[in-house]
Amino acid sequence: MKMRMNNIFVPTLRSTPGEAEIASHKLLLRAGFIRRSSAGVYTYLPLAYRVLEKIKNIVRDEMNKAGGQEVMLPIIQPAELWMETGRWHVYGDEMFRLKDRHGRDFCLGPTHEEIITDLVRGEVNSYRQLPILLYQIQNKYRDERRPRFGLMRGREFIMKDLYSFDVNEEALDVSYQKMYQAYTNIFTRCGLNFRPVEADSGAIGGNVTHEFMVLAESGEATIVYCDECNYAANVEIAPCKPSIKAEIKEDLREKVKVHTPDVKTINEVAEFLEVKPEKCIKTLFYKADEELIVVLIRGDRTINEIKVQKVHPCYNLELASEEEIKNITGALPGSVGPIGLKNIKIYADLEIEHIINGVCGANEDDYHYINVNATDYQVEGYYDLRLIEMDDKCPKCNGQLQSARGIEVGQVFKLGTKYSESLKAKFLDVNGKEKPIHMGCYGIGVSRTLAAAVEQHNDENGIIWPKAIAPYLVTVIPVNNKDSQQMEYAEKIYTELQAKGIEVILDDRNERAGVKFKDADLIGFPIRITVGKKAIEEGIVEYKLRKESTVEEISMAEAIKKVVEFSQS
RNA sequence: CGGAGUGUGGCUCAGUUUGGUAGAGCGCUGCGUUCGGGACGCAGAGGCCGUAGGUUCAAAUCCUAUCACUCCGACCA
Repeated sequence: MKMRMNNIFVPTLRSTPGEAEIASHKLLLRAGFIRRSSAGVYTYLPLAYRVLEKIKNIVRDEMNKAGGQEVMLPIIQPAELWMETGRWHVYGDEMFRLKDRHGRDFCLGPTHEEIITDLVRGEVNSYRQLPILLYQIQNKYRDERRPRFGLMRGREFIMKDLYSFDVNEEALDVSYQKMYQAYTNIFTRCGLNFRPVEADSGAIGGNVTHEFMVLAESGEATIVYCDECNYAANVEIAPCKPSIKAEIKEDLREKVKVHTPDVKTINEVAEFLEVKPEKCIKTLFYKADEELIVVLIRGDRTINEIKVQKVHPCYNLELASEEEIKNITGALPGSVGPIGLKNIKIYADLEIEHIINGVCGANEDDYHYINVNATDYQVEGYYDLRLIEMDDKCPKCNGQLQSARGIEVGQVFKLGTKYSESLKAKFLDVNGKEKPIHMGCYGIGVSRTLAAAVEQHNDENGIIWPKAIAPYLVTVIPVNNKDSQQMEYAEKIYTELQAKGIEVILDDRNERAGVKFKDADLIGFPIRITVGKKAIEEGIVEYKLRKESTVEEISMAEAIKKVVEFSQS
C-alpha cells in the first residue's frame, strides 16, 4: 500500500468555505477530510475514514472487553414497531419517514431500541440467557430542525449503540457500571479532555443517565461541576436551592396598582419602579401540548424548561403566543402577572414564595402591582424551575460551582423496563415467574467524536490529532523533491517506519516545501520528519511534534526510534 | 417552525443600487525560471450568473414564484 500524498485523495483548500462556522467544521473541510452532500449530510474522505475507523476500533475494543457483541441492525425500520412503543408519533418531524411500494410506513432508524428489543423478545425466554449485551456501529438518521456545525449535528451520523438486557435492577446496575467505565476508557484513549455529567434522559426515557462531555468552548451544552466534590451535571438537570438573601425583613404591605407606561421588560420595570429585578415576578405563559400553563420565576432568573416539563409532563413545551396570552389575561406580555388568573395552572419557582412586597404585571396593559406577596395569588405549588447559575452552591456539598461548555459525545441510560414492557420482552426467572427484561442503552456519537476531537485539538495552523486517532502518525517531508538524494533518504525513512508498523505517509508531491509544511500542519499529523540538506551532508533529519513548536535535529536512526517510542507511549 | 442573510468558473468573492459584450485572486493545464513556511513569468482551459416564469429592443442586475445553503432563535437520544 502506497501511503503517499501523491496517491491519496486529500483535497486541501487554501481558503475556508463559507459554509463553515466553527473550528472543526472549517478545518475538516479545509484539510480535506469531509465534503458536504446536503444539509447535515457529509461524505467522509480517506483521511476522515481512517480517523473514524480508529475511533470505532477503540470503541469496539472496549465494548468487547465489557462483554458486548457486535451486530448489524436494520436502518430501514417498520412503523409497526415504533407504534408499539408509541414513539412513531412522539418522534414527530425529526424522523425520516418513507413508504414502500405497497404504501407501508417505514423510517430510517434514528435509534434502535425498538429493533433490538424486538429481536431479543423473540429469542430470549429464560434468565439463563441473560445478561446479553449487543451493540452496533452504524448510521443513524434524524431530520434535525436545524443541522449545524458540520459533523457536530448532522442528519446522517455514525453512532455506536449498545443495548444491555438484564434480569433485574441490580444486574442492570452492573451493566451500567461496566459501560460507564468503558466510556471513560474510550474517551481517555481517544486523547480527549472530557467529563461525565448527570443528565436528563429526554425522550428516550429512563431515570438514571450520564452524558459524556468533551470540554470545548463551542460545545452546545453547558455543564456545572464542583471542585470540592465530584459533582458534575448538565445545567438542564442541576437542582437549585432557593437563594434567599439575608435581607432586613420587611413588613408585608398591601398591593397597589401603579401606572407603568411603555414599561415591558423586567429590567425596564425594575428601573421604572426603582426595585431590584429579583423583586419582580416574571410571569411566563407556556403552551404545554394543547394546555396553557403559567410559570413564575424571579426577574433575574432563567427558566429551565426541562424542569417545567418534569412538573407538568407534556411532549411539547413552548412559549405561548401574544394572542393566546391576551385571550387569557386581557393584557399583552409585559404587563401580565399571576393575580386574578383563573382556570389555568400556575407553577412557581421556589424563590417566588420568598419575594416580599414584590412586583408583577396587573393583567392590564401598562399597569403593574407593587407590594405583591404570596397570599395575593394561588399557585399549584412551588417547585425548582430555574436554571442553575454560578452564584448557586454545589447541590451535593455546598461548594463553589464552576461551569464549562461541552460537546455531548456519549450518553448512558438505565432504561429499566420502559421498552421491554411496551414491547413485551419478558423472560422466566429462576422461579418460573414471568418478568420484564431490564434494559440499558449506551450511545456514542462516533462522527461527532471526530469533530469534537478537532474542536478540542487545533490551533491557528490546523488540526492537532491526538495520536490514537490520527489518520497517520507521521508525515515524512523531503524539502526538495528535485533532489534525488533527499527523495531517496525520505523514501528510506518512510520504508523503515512502515516496516516497523508505523502509520506513515510520504509527502512526495512536487510542491514547494512551504506548501507541504502548511498542509502537514493543517492535516495535523502528530509527528513530522523533515529531510533536507543536512540529511545528505550530515545524516541529520528534523523531528517535530505537531503540538510543540520545537524542532529536534537528530539522526535518522534516532528519529525512527523516537517515533516508535512515541507510538507506544 | 419564526427571524436574518447568501446563491456569479473547483474555492474566496466583486459586479446588482443606476438593465447595455460576465470579472478578479487563488486553484487547474502547458512551457520556462525558482525551490526550507501556501514562488514568479508567459500562454491556456473553465461560468446558459440556483431554477422557472414575467417586464424590456436588451436582464447576473427589475418583478413574481420556487429551490438550496448559512446564521440567530425555538427544538434536540
